[in-house]
Formats: sequence, C-alpha cells, structure tokens
Amino acid sequence: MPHRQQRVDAVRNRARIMAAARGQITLHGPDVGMNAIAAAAGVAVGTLYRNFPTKADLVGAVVNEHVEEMVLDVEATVARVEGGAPALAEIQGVTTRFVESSADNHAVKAAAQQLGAADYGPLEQRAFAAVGRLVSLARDAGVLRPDASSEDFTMLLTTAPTDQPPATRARWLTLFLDGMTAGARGPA
Amino acid sequence: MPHRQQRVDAVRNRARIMAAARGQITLHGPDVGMNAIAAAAGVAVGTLYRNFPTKADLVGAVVNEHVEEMVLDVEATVARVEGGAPALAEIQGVTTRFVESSADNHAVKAAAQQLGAADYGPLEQRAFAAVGRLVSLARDAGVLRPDASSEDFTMLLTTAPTDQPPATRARWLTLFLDGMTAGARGPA
DNA sequence: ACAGAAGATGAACTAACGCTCATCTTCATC
DNA sequence: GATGAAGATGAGCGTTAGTTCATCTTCTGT
Repeated sequence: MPHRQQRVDAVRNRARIMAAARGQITLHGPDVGMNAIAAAAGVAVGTLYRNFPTKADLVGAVVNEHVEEMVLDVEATVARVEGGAPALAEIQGVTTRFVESSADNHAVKAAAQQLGAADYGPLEQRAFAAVGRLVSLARDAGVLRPDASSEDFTMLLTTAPTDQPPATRARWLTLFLDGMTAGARGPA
Repeated sequence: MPHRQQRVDAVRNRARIMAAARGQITLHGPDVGMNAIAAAAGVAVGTLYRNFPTKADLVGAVVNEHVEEMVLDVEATVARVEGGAPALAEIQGVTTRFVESSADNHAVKAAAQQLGAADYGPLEQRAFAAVGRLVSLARDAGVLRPDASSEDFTMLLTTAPTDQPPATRARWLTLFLDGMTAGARGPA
C-alpha cells in the first residue's frame, strides 16, 4: 500500500460539503456562491477547492447524485411493468414524480438540463437504456402512440415547466401525455 | 415650442443602440455586457445610459419589440380564421413560426419568458386577448379538445424547447398539438 | 509523545459587470 | 460665425463571484 489512509476529518468535511452543496443548490439554484456553500458546510472556501478543483466540478457532483436518483426510479418502474403493473399508470407515475420533484428543486432542474445535453457518461447511458425499455414495453402494450420513442421522454424531462404553479404543471403533463397516447391502439 | 429640437446625432445614436442591442441579445442572450452592446453600436457606454437609464430598460425595449411582433402575428392569424381559414392549420402555423423564431433567437426567448411572467402591461393584455379569441374560434370549430384554454397556449410559448435541434423542436410541437386536439369533436 | 505529511484556513487576487461623472465635442439657434 | 446647451466620451468606481496560496492546524504512523 503506497498511500497513507485518508484522514478522518477530510472524509467528514467532504461529506459536509456534499450535503451543504446539495442543500444550497436545491434551495437557491446552481448560482449560489462558493462562499455560501462553504459557510453552510461549516468549512473554509479553500477546503471546497481541495475537494473540487472548480465550481463546475462541485455542481456536477451534486447534479450527478440527482441523475442517479432519477435513473433508479425509472429502473424500478421498468421492473414493476415487467412484473405486470399497468404501463400507462406507471408512466404517469414516474413523469409526475419527476415534474413535481423538479418544481422547487433547482438541483433536479439542472440535472434534467444535463440529461438533455449530449455528453454521454455511463450514467446517461443507463438512463437512456431504462427509458428505452419503459417506452417499448408501453408501446407493445398499446398504450402509447406507435411512433413513441425514448427521445420523446427525454424531451419531456428537459422541457418540463418548473417555475409554474402546481395546477399549471399538472395541466402541462396532461397535455403532453395525451399527445404521447394519441393514436394508441389501446390496451388489451 | 418650449423645447429645442432633438439633435440629429442623438437620434442616429439611439437607432444604432437599438439595432446593436437587438443584434447582440439575439446572438448572445440578455447576459451580454453593456460594453459589448456599446462597442457593437460604435458608441461609448455613457451614451447607452443617456438613452436607457439601466440595462433592464434597454433589454426591456428590445424584448418589447419582439412581443409586439408576436402579438401582431397572432392578431393576423385570428383575422384569417375569422375570414374562413382552417383553424387547425392556422394554429399549427403560428405555433410553428413561434417555435422556429425562438430557436436561435435569445431575444424572442426572453420575450416569451416575459409573457409567462405576470406583470400585465397593455401589450400583454393584447396578447392574451388575441390568443383567447384564437382558442375559442378553434374550439368552436371542433378542432381542439373541449377544455382547451388560452393558458394552455401561453404554456406552449413559455415551455417551448429552444436549445434543441430542428427535428426535436418539430417533434415537440407535434406531441403538444396532438395533446391539444385529443378528444376534439372534429371539424364539420 | 513526536515528526511530518495531509489537510484546513481566509485574506487577498483577478476578472467581469453595471453604472457614474468630470470633461470634451458637436449641433441648433440667432 | 459665435454661443451655449445637448450630447458624447471613457477612465474609473463599487460590487460580486471564482479562485489561489502562504500560513497554521490536526491527524496518522511509529
């Protein structure tokens, strides 16, 4: 073992920084200052930069956590549908959960934006794979329009309105999902 | 006449500033610096501030121009439909024009955002009136879902994807409009 | 308990931005 | 032309936000 073990206070500080960054970005968006995050973590700015060379790295780490949450949710949904759960209801479920969580969560919003961007990391590929499986399951069940694609749902995630009142958000989802089901064969 | 006539160079500079601001904001978004706009106008920053007390005033002036264009387009569309033009095709037309113009035009994007905000100026009221007329005409013609509202179209303008490739934008509009026509009675 | 490396600190640096104002220039008037 | 007010100029102010680094502290291995 060439390297000495990492110090316990360093581990603790990194955890505090991630927690504070998550909280601050969730609350105030990715534009919060590094000083604010450092203060919330009970740590000096320099410690932030020891763990994350630039602000983009820190924000990216937080965003990645949320992307992972979203991916896990979609994968769980796929599993339920494969187990016999009604596809359309499950799709309404995930999309609603997503839109609601991104409503007053600026970190999730940023995460969605990143999914729209085309820098394909391994996590993004997992996301696309899961969404793809969900779409083809639902399409085969006849509850989506025949030409429905996973890109359609990526679009949904990217363009979902986040700064609108709850009633508007719900209406938006209704319209979009009705568009996704227009011309569907209908379930057996 | 109490006031002396405005100087010709002052008039010329104001026009140059508006043109430069329009161009720069269209190109780089509302976050361009005042120095950049001044340079593009061939004028010093001080001259910008003589014509527009704050940056918000300048950006607001540019955005207002675009809002007005959009309003005129909708009003013309209403007139055509009232004259017997097919309602659904006309609606597809305006919305397509809007999405396309906001695609690589950051000023129009900002204009749409402002329409979504709730500070009702006289221009905004004209916009809502025109959209309202268009929706009720189309609904009465049976080409929109019975519960279609003008808020639905405001939402469309606000959430339209602007940073996506043309094919994605077109697909988005298709889905949204199919959602708007789902459950429609159908034209006579 | 000690040495030394890993880590933490926060004042200060840099860059960008909106905005001001003392000074100079240019046009309208007579 | 001459005059003076309207207008133009641009260096610089105040602020904010990301980043650095010389210095001090704390933990780990022996």
